[in-house]
Amino acid sequence: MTIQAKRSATIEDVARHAGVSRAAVSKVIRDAYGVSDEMRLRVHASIAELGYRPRAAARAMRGSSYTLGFEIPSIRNHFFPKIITGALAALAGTRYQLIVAPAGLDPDGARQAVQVLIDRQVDGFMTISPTLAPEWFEEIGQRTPVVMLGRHDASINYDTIAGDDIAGARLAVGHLRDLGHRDIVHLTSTPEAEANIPSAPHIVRAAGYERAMTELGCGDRIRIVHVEPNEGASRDAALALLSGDERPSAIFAGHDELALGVLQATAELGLTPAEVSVIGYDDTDIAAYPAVSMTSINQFGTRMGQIVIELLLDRIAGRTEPVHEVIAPRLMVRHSTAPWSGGASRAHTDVRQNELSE
Amino acid sequence: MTIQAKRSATIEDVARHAGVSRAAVSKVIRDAYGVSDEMRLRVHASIAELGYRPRAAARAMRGSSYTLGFEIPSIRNHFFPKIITGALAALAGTRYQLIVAPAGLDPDGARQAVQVLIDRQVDGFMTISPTLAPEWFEEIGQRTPVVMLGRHDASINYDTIAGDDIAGARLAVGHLRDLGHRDIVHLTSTPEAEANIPSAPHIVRAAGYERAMTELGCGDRIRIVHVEPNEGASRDAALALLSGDERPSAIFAGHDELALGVLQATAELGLTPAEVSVIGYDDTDIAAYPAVSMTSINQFGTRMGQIVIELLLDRIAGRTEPVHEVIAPRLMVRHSTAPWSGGASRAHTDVRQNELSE
DNA sequence: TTGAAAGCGCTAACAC
DNA sequence: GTGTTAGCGCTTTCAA
Repeated sequence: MTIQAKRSATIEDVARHAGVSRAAVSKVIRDAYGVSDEMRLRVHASIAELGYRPRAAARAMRGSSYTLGFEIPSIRNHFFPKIITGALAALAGTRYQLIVAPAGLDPDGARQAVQVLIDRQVDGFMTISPTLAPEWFEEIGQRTPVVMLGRHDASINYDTIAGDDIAGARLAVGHLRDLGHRDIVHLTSTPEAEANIPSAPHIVRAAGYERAMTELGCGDRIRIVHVEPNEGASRDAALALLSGDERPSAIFAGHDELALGVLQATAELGLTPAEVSVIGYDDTDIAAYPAVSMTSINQFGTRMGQIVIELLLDRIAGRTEPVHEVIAPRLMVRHSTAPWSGGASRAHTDVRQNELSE
Repeated sequence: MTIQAKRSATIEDVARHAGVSRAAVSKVIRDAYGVSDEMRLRVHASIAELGYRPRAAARAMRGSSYTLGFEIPSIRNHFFPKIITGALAALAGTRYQLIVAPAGLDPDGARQAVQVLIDRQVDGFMTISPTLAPEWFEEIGQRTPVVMLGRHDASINYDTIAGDDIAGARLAVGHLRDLGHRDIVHLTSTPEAEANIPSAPHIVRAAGYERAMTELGCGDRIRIVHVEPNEGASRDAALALLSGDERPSAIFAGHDELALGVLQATAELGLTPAEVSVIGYDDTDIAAYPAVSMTSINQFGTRMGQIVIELLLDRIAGRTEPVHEVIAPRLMVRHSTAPWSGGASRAHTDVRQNELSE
């Protein structure tokens, strides 16, 4: 007999140790009906002593994996952690665990991440996938509880929860109008526009922008610019926009990352906030940070995360009628309060930033 | 026979459809040795036609789950997404998938998140857990490949990869000394200090700070302040520090989030960067953002993520000798370039920020 | 090169 | 209230 790392305990080991059957142990750990207090105690003692942990894989083969999944695109978007935080809070005290599947870098990353979760037999999952076809989720939803975040799908086999993007766009445009602006450009995300999903958040926001512009008497100034959803592309687009002939006096960006790109462009061009107003969407922590202090639309991601879990657990418990939650957004007005001015006089060596993709 | 959602295909279905045995299908999908081209083709055709996906749970029961896990504490720390990005890039093209287990909110969250991964039978995992005992990982490492990030453990059964925190602290202190500072306070994280793991990154950074201070002739000014690792606590501590009797002229924070709290305090107190210098650690995107433009230490998280995957796959392939990687950090000097000054004249309505924990 | 059969750890249905 | 047993969908010997 060779020395080997001891195999970790199975339900069989626990049963033997406690002098009961496997079924009994199974019942105890799921606190199912029909176990005497005495047996519960004995079994729990053995579990503790052996350090037994049920394997999720084995459980998944017979019933539930007690795992919920969350597919997120672009791990670097600061809005998603808010949702995860809310979800984790809602999950505390339940027997369910959360795993996150971040979409990989290739174009089909989101779909693959969803597949990862399905292949792992999660008991249900939430997804943020603005570009994937609703039909696919309708099919998946027949077998697995699904909650779609952000989109306003008229779904049947899955739930949705989204911010009211029409209202949000209206808040943004209204705020800029109040400030006296008329030439308000809307910056939005290219991939979403190309995916042709009318219920996707950025599409709805863009529609809301158009409607608000019209209602507020600027129907003739409607101008939507599409950019790849990253700060660099947004900066470039803003640079072109703001140094062009028809310079807008305000820019409403589809999300904060885009807005930050715009702010960067205004900084580079030496434009003051009085000359061009910028407003973002999502109210990420970077927007709220004092030195940035950017006006944005709060989508209440933490609350969203909590509701998502409730919806998912409901579905797991048997609900089949779809629920479509909509959360009212809120305008967060900010203004820069930096007490010191331009850094010309700062005592710093002038080392260039490196070029790595950090 | 009632109508029901069609069960998704199993290996059995594929085998029947292709007219071969289950074993044959299994070999094909793992491209194992000993299948004819003709059979491979037939099986692949059936797989495509039936839309077959192997269940990770069933595979996990017999062999590997083809899943790697990543445990991260505090999903809101902007440094971790960098690592994940690197890991995802390294994983592209392999048969492995990544799942992330975010530590829940309770005190024991990190341990639980690690357990989540083990219970799911990942083929290996990486972890960022500055406060958990090395002994625990030594035990786990005997059965599951583990890579620890950030810590400088002299481990035997798991690998480590960390930034050179001594060098990083030296860069930070050296930079501040070059700027002429002597009263340099170091802000560090309380839980890590309490956990009593000498190899934890913040502990090493603090040691590096002490050593650098001594070497640079400020041994008499060493001052370390412990704070809870969040922006609010850091702001409060900085407020106390900077309005106290012995106001330091520079603060070196253990990570960017703490540094941001300090910057907030300086802003509130109306202290200019010439009066108090602040330096962070991790070089998160918020530090690099123009309006913030905070000097920080780059740990090259993306590259770390790539190396971590390599180490993990190596271990899965059979390596047993431990590897301890150390990455040289880099000082990123920045200075604020905001072209406009204090916001007093800005045309904005004065709406208060709300109090929600968003 | 291919297939038959055992079994991974668990739960659920049923018998006692 | 408790135990027995039949699988879940795979991979892995081992024979053919």
